[in-house]
Parts: sequence; structure tokens; C-alpha cells
Amino acid sequence: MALQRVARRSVPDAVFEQILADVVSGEFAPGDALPSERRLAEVLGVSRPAVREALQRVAAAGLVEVRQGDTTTVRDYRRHAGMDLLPRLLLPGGELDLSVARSILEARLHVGPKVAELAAERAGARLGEPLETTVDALEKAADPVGRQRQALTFWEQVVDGADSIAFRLMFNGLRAAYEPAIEVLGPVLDAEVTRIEVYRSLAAAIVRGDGAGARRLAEDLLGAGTDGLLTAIRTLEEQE
Amino acid sequence: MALQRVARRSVPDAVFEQILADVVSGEFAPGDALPSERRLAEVLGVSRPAVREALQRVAAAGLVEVRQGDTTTVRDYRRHAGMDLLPRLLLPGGELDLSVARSILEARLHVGPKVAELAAERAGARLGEPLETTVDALEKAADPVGRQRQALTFWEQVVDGADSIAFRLMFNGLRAAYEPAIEVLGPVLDAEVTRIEVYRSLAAAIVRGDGAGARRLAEDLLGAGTDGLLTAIRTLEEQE
DNA sequence: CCGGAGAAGTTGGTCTGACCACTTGACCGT
DNA sequence: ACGGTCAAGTGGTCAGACCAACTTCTCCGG
Repeated sequence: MALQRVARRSVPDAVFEQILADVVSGEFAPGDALPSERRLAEVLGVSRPAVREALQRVAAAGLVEVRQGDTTTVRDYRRHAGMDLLPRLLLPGGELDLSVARSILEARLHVGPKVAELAAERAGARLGEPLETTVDALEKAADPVGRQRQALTFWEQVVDGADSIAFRLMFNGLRAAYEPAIEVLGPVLDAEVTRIEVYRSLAAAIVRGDGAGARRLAEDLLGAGTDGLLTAIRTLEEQE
Repeated sequence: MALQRVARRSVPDAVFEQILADVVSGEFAPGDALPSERRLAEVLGVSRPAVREALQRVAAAGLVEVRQGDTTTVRDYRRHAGMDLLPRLLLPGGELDLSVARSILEARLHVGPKVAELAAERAGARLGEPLETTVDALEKAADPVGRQRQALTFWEQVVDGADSIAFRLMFNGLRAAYEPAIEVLGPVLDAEVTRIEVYRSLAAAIVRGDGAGARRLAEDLLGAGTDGLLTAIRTLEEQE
């Protein structure tokens, strides 16, 4: 097997992960009071500063509300969390959550074409060289995961060209959710990523500033991949 | 004047804010090494644990990379940050950043109609009562800011109905960016939020499961507001 | 001369224990 | 019944120490 980087989670990381999992799984329900920092430290066998660092991050993620002098209470993560929670929702405990995957693909399918359109209108020829290089690399990539990586680079450049910070950060969020699942999703989405001609056409449309064309091609590209995966998901769901 | 909640930033909060500002403003450029924790603690006049809590959050936000034994280095926030950075980009130091505002409105205009469409297809009649209540409240709201708040509630319910966690979290991100600026943007967007009939029609389309209709109405609603603000922005930019 | 082992120094990681600040709720006097 | 007081519990902050990992420089052996 391929050697993996030794996971060296720091103590606060581990605590963070655990609290997050308990909140997301509903172990700690919205409105519940979290155990006090001292109690958590005792139960988890770590120091209070470690617990505090973890809680800070949980709070920053919007999952709990801490008030000095009062207990820390759990909030509804669906109402207050940001997209940075997506990865943990997509792979809770290693298994892919299909409804989350579907939701992410929907978002991708909806946002991608718009970004391509904006890139065509705003960047145009400026993207010529980088896109060409990336498509070449995509064509040469040997394995599905490698192809996914190149495809991500492709879209990263497109998003850059769209010159919209909101879409840019949105993309970062989707990518962060997707990357940990790349080993699982790569092979499933391989059909999309081997349609080199479509990537070439899309790049060409963007370079010539053809917003409508870029949009259509992106819809084609992402739509096919999405459809394939969605039907795969449906099949899996029916098996249950 | 209206009484305001006393702002009581904790020490780590203040440190976090300051580091964030320096990174976003480019004071600390990507690739730069951050001062060591001890040095920061000394310079800022706070304890090292306080600095650490702040740095943890900065790192969790994707703005820096910390490696044990090595210096903490700044990353390109446009590449690695999530949407939780939007509020700070929109209001860096109190003043509205127009290009960021434009970008957020673009995203809203693009995502809103899709969410309305999904809500119509997936929630339908279930949203009837809550939407009606909210529209009534929107009609009764006396001031622009109050209307904005009700409009946010309206969209919150629509997003709930869309039943897509990715769009839900995306919405949370946009809302978090928008809310701090609500005092500034509320009056400017008031034209959108006083078109009660359109809200009623949109709610009706959703309730009757008319996806295409809901989408069209949402485009109309958000498009008008967006156009108004975009031209306002353009005017401001030309004044400079 | 060159390459690698090793020592020193710097950086982040973690812990202990103490004390401050705030909130709550029970208690007590009016 | 009301108002204030106080004790207990919670998060907020600090100081200082030590551990662990990386970088760099040095020095030794080939």
C-alpha cells in the first residue's frame, strides 16, 4: 500500500474534531449546554488550554455560543455554520453522505457555468496560456485522481478569471469539501474529466470572450458528470 | 439614541482581529513569516496562550499555515479562505468595499433564483404558512433595516425549503457578510424590499410548486435591487 | 574538498496552577 | 413581595515551565 503521511493531530485538533462530531451527529443537540471547560478537560484527559483552543474554533465555526459566566450552548449548525463545515458533513466518519454529495454537485452545476461566463467576459485572452497548459496536463494525467486534480486546477484558473471574490471563496469552500473525498469520487467522475475536447472548447470560448458559449459548454461538461453521479447515488439509495 | 450592546471583545478576539486585518490588508504578504508567538505576545502585550488562541483561529480560517518547529507563514487568502472572510473584506475598517459588495450581489442574484426554484420543487405547500407570516411582517415593518431583516427571514425559509445543505451553508455565508453592513445597505436596497406584491407572487409560486415561475419571480425581485445598487456603485466609483 | 552526523538555537505544542470577571440563583432583610 | 447581597460555578487571562520538531551551523571523517 502507499505510505501515508503520519497523522499528527495536535491535542486541540483532536478535541476540536470530537466536539464537532458530537455536535454534527446530534449527540449535543441545539440548545444543550456543553460541559464546562474544566469538566471537558478532565473527561478528555487534556489540559484546559487545549480544550479552550478547540472551543474557540468550534465557536468560530458558529456551532456553539459561549458567554462568559454562563455555560456554552450548542447552536443549530444548519443555521449558523459556514461552508467550512461541508467536508465534515460529506465524510462523517469516513463514509460518504449521499444527500450531502448530491447537494454539493447541484451547487457545482449551478455555479460553474456562471463562473465560466464571468471569466469569459472579464478575463478572456488573459487565461489563454494557463488554461492550455492545464488542459494538456489533464490529458496526460494517468490516473483518475490525477485527472481530478488537474480539473480542479482548471476551474481554479477559471474562477480567478471571473474576478469575483464571493464566487472565489465559494469555490474554495466547495473544493475544501471535495478534496478529502477525491479518492472516492475521482473514479466515479472520471467520465467527465476525460472529455478533453469539451475542456478545450470551453477554454477557447472563455479566451475569445464568448460568455454565452462558455456557459453552455460548462453546463454540458458539469451536467453530464453530475447526471452520472446522481443516477449512481440513486442506485445506491435504492439498494438500501 | 438606541442603546447598544456593550462591545466586550476578549483579548484573543482582539488579537485575531488585528492579525486578520494585517493579512487581508497585505501588511503581511503571502509567503511572509509571521513573528513568533512569543514575539507577538510581547509586542501586543498579552500572554502567549491568548496569541495562540487567536492564531488557531487564523489558521482555521486558512489564512496562515503553522508548522511545528518552523515559522508560521502567511497564505494567499483568496486561494485558501472560506466565505467566512467575506464580512471582513466587505467592511475593512468600517468603509464599504464596493468591489466586494458588487461581487456579493452578483452571487446573490445568481443563487437566489435557483434556491427559489428548488424550494418550489421540494417544499411547496409546506412553506405556505411561514412565508405568509413573514411577508405580512415585511409589509408591516416600519423602517428599512427592519424590512431587510424580514426579507432575510423570507429567504432563510426559502433556503430551508430548498433542502440542499450546500446552498444552505452558502446562504449562511452570504448572510453573515451582509448583516454587519445592513445599516448601510438597507436604505439603498429599500426599493427591492418594498415590492410586497412580488414577494407575495413568489411565495405563491413556491407554494404551488411552480419552479420555473418561482425562479423568474426571484430573478425579477433580486435583479431590480441588484441593478439599482450596481448603478449606485458605479456612480460612486466615478466620483473618485 | 565534500558530505553527512550532530549540536545548538528557534519555533510551535502542551501542561500546571493560579487568579480575574461575569452570570446566575439562592438567600435574607426590609 | 421586593430589592439587594453573596456564594458558587463558568468562562477569561496570565505566568512560567517543559516537550517536540525543524533549521542551521559546525565539525568530523571520508
